[in-house]
Amino acid sequence: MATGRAHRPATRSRGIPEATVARLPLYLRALTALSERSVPTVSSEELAAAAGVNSAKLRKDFSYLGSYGTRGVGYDVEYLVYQISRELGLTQDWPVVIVGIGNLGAALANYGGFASRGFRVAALIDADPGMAGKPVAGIPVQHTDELEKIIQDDGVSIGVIATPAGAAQQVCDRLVAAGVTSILNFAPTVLNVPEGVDVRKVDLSIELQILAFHEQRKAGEDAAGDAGVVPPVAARKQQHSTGSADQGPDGDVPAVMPA
Amino acid sequence: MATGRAHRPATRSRGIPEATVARLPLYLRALTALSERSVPTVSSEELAAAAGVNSAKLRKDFSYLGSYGTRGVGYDVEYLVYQISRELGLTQDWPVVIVGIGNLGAALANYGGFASRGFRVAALIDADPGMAGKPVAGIPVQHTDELEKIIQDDGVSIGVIATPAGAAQQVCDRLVAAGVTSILNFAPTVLNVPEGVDVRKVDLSIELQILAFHEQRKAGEDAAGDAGVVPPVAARKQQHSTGSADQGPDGDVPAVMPA
DNA sequence: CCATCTTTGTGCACGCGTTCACAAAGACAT
DNA sequence: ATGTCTTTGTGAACGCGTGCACAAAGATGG
Repeated sequence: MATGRAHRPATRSRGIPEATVARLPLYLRALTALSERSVPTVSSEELAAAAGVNSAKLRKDFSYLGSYGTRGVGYDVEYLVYQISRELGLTQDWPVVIVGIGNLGAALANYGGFASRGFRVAALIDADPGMAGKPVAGIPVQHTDELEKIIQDDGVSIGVIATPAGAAQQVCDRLVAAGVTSILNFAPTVLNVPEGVDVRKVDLSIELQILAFHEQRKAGEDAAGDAGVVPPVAARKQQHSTGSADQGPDGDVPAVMPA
Repeated sequence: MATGRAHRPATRSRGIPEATVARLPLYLRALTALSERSVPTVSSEELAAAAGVNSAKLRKDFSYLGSYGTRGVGYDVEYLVYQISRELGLTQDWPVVIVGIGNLGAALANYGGFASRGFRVAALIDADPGMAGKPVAGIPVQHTDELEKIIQDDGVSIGVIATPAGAAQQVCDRLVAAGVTSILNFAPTVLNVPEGVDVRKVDLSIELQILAFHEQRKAGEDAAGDAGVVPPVAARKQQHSTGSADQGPDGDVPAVMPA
């Protein structure tokens, strides 16, 4: 507390583990809820329970940020909300472009969680000329041709891809070339990006398959593979007709999207 | 091997690492693409590149499944597709219920990736009586009251929650009570479930915040927190008016959903 | 049948993340 | 002011996941 701002005290900025970063939003959410209920302080135990993690883990996570928190009392909610927000970069505004305004893209555009944090939808982009001008979530959809201009004019550094898998890589390349350095990918494809560009993937199909694996296991090992054991070289040929795309196994549809 | 079950060779079922399970769907997708192009075999190197992982990691992953693959040649695509599908439990049908048919729920219902794997949308459920009967993706929406009956009649064990955060826990409890043991949660809430129930979370807000963190770092440490440094105990009070829900920090909206 | 060459399968070491357990720090009561 | 009691912050041990590097396996050619 000494003089205001020993300036970025210990905050060994460099050293925040990735796993910790991934949990900070969780803590922030729990803290915001407490803040709205005007709770002044919380112990690591309470906050950990609210965030669904172990209290030791939470304390260690916070220790990477610095020594906020008072022994015997806990953490000051408001202060911690601020510190985490700052650490996550939420004290500034992040313009975001969403490419691919299908069912999912529209759902994302309507997402209320954008504004509540520092995110702002700078533009909605779709390749379909018929969509151009049509407002979604109060924002007019723009054609893909405008992509580069929008990104440069608004200084967009975060892009969301909600296109079919077949178009994802191409869109990705254009986003990166235009200056985007962080991408949230909803298309079921492995994106190839140059070093320095971060990509995070959200894939419904993968999540379901992981659940199915555990579900099968829970169903018991005894009833091992009895139902529908198809021959190794089964006949599985469908789609691939329209050929709108050239890549993508399960249908070139975005991770979550209509056919 | 003594008693029955000489089947299931070495497949030390128990021992498949979680990290490996999470990658199997990735391999499966790449393999399916190869299969559609009628490629007979692939080397670990090629497949790894297609899946975006390290070849050593891929080989180790496959080693947990057993010794499929021929030295000097590679892996038989069709055979591997089958083996992974079986391991993931995709050779059987998994009826799935989607609860909360808002923008996101509709996008999920329309998702083509469901059927392509062993997943089948058994029912769409929403709490709004006005939605009842209205078809989404060709399936009529049913009211929440039917939830238990549907789950039990169809033997549903996987549920998808796409409701606002305020309703998520309640829906979750009902799903679990009715027999669901795997949940894919799109609502921005920590779900509390009894042991034995798997929960996977998909949260747009968290992903964006993680990207923002890295983005901020890339922007350079020099310009450390200069823009909009708000006072620790800032004034942040809004919403909470309608009180439609009682929980949920950023707006009680599902992970991805309109307000 | 043997030699060579390719590619798998895996033992091993390393690093990250998690958890335990406890000393230090401070609030609070007397 | 002193003692007690609560809760943080962290050193250290452990376990999992990753990547290297290589021996074994088998295909292929002579």
